[in-house]
Amino acid sequence: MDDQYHPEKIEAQAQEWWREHATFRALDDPTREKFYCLCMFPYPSGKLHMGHVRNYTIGDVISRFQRMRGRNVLQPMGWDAFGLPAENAAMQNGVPPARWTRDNIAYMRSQLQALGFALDWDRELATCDPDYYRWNQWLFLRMREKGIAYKKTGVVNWDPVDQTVLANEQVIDGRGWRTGALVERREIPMYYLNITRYADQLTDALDGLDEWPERVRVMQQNWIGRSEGVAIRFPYDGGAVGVFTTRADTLLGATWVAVAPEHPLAIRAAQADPTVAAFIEECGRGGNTEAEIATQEKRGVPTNLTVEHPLTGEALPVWVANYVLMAYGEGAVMAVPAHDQRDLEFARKYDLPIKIVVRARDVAPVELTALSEAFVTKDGVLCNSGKYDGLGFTDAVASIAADLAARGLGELKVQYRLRDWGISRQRYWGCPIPIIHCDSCGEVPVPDEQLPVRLPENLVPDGHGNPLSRCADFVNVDCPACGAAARRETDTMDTFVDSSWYFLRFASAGNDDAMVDARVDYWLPVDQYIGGIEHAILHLLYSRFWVRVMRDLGFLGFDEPFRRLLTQGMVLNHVYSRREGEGRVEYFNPADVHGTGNGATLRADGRPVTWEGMGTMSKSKNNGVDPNRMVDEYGADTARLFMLFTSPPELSLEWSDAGIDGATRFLRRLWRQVADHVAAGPAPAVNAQVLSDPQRVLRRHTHETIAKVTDDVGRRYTFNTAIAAVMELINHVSRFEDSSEQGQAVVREALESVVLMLAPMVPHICHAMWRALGHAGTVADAAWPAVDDAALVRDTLQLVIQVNGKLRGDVEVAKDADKATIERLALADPAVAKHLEGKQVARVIVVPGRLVNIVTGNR
RNA sequence: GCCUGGGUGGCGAAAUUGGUAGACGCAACGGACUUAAAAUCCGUUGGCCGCGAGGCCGUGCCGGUUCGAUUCCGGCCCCAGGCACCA
Repeated sequence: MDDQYHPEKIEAQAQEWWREHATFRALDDPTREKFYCLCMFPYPSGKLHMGHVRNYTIGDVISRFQRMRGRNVLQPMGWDAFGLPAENAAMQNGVPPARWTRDNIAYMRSQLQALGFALDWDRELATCDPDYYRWNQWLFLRMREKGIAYKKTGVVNWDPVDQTVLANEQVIDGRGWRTGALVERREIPMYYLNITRYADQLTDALDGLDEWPERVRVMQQNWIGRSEGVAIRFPYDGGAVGVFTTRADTLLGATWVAVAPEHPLAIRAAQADPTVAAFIEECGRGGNTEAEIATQEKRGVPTNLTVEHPLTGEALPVWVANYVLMAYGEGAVMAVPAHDQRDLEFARKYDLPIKIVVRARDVAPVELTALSEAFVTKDGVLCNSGKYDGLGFTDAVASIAADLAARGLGELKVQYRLRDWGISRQRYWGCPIPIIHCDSCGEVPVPDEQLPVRLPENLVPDGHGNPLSRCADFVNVDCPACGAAARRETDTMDTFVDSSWYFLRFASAGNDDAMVDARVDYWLPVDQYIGGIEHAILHLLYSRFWVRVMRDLGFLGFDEPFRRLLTQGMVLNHVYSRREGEGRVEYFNPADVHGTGNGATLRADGRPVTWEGMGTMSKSKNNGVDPNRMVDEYGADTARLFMLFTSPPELSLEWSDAGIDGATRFLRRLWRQVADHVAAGPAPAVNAQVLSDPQRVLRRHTHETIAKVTDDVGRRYTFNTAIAAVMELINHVSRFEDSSEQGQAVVREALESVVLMLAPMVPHICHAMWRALGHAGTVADAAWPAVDDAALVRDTLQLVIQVNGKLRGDVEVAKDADKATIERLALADPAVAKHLEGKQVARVIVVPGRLVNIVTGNR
């Protein structure tokens, strides 16, 4: 064993050993207990960044730990390879997205391999491979047969200059990112997946996901947004406006009805009234996201239309309002200004009537003039509501709903915030939707035997529309039904489709005859899924939905894809940009910027850049930090150790490499200790019966550390505290001087335990040290160390003494001392006695094993 | 705007079930070794007061519950993630 630590040498050797022995190839062996550990696969954006290193290091620690615990571990890797950045890169460099993507995959694969992750590369997949996406197409057709996939219109961002559909990310302040043109909302036909059919299941099953973070379950629950209320229809000549409300008790306080700009009544009103038409057109410009709609100024215009109040028959005016979403419910709301803050503000702004119909119990109704805030509580009683006066919320809703039902104008209803999943994208670099449009047969599915519909890989997008629609070889096709000339669908699928089931395919790798096979029954569900918190809702919800659909189609025998979930915190870095005219933004990597924060300048031209604060490392914000420099300078083990040690996995992390020296210093120190110990010759086995006190103390530290690290790595996933505990143990070992046989024996036990405990985190150095300590094979195959409970025994405990909650002393007591003894010892402590002078002891609180608190006072 | 997290020394953090705030590191400072540097080793290190013993203050801000609050409750501020076409 070298007495110096040379990471580049031992890392190459360890990786070579694992490759030669195919150590991490997962065998489908149903006789063994399996563990499927999966990290969210990366988008091949070019280079790894620190967020990837963090994610895959965490997954690797868990995989290697479970392996040492005896599980048959599968840890695969793949590429989320379709998507927008490849098209942007193509426009910039004139390279087809396919080539750019595959080059990136090759480079990033080599980066992952250099980090020594225990991956089964035999099962690698990329979603842009026809062997993969053919099954997207195949399942889409099965969903279409069941009505789960269907067609309706949806709204997109339209850039009128480039004549193209923009992603939300490409709309900056309501303008196209390349053209600066004001973006328009456009309605076009799209395919949808009927996820709302599963809304109740998806929300109910969250309770069973008890190994998911609470916050993710809450977020999903709020996203699905189940609410119980009443569907109410406000009739007008020739129809009725449907609204949904959770506050049917306030129905008698409704003073107008507001509809979304896209609502049929709004369009009807616009035909007669140019003011309404102008307002609708204005609402149709600019950004389309919920955030933009929710933060814009609430505005509206009156129409000359009225609807009838369903109970009183009173005529209520219809307004068109920019805050009503066509996508939620039926695109209309009843306005009750006295009991809804937003409606109240709208009423004040446009001088609309306000009617109080709920008052606090035992209090007279508030005067209108005194109504500064809407009275929104459900804990009141009705007033000004005729026969309903005096009823509480629950009775009022039941009674009003019954009366509405009797008139055919409403009924109790469960409403979800969740909307169906639109999967059509008017983009080239994605999975083609397998549909053919025929003038005589209409919409015809591509026959299964013609799958996959291959995406041509040689096109280069130019920002004007979808290049697929200009590709005659792709578009022109014979109708499978009648044989006449027909056109292929040129929309591709949302990339979330690709990522909704890739975890199944790893378990069916290489099967060209079926999407999934029996191996899925063995490996799935995923035992541990690890990925960024940014996927808490969409990706995880879509995957849960997809698995349920495949289950109902008879292809899977389980409900939930991911048993245990770890949501890693984001790795953040500064974001610097320049606005280049309206809408256009360029981002600069912090490495190319001089200074930090406000006042930073671009190195290249010395001109100022705008600091946008901290943001997630990403391609789109150009603020990633490439791990290569760190790996080249310090080695993979140091990079991994630093990443794990610097913070617990769920916390977000503002990137800084301060502290990397501590990680590498620790590994050097550990290496030297092992080398010194090995050089001193063989040590005998520990004989617990003959140990001296210091030997017994070191051995107790060793086993306390094993217990702590096993819990931290196996249950808590707090790798930072596990590493700290190992560092403490190493500090004890280095202070321990005892060259006797048993002295060397307890040191050897400590060092071997440390090597085993660190093996999942810094696998290369541990592989080398394990072999130097005289073991054959690789430490990756060794068993995780066991705690010897006998070594943990202590005879005495240290208790802290407080007086009135302030620390005043401590006392050592026998581990089984009773309360009276502890109390007597505590009161006898001189430092404590000083603080009790002239005071009376009112209470003494003894917390076993922890502290004594003496409370003084009168009596 | 809405949903979800987070805020503790100069910095990353720890305190696992309401029980010693700052473990373990980084940085800094002092010392040893060295011709020197690097590397390594030893020590100090939340703030204020004190020669010292020791005392007081301190976990974003304001308030509350408790013998005891970083931890629980109410209100607020800031940062981050998500808001359905970035992935």
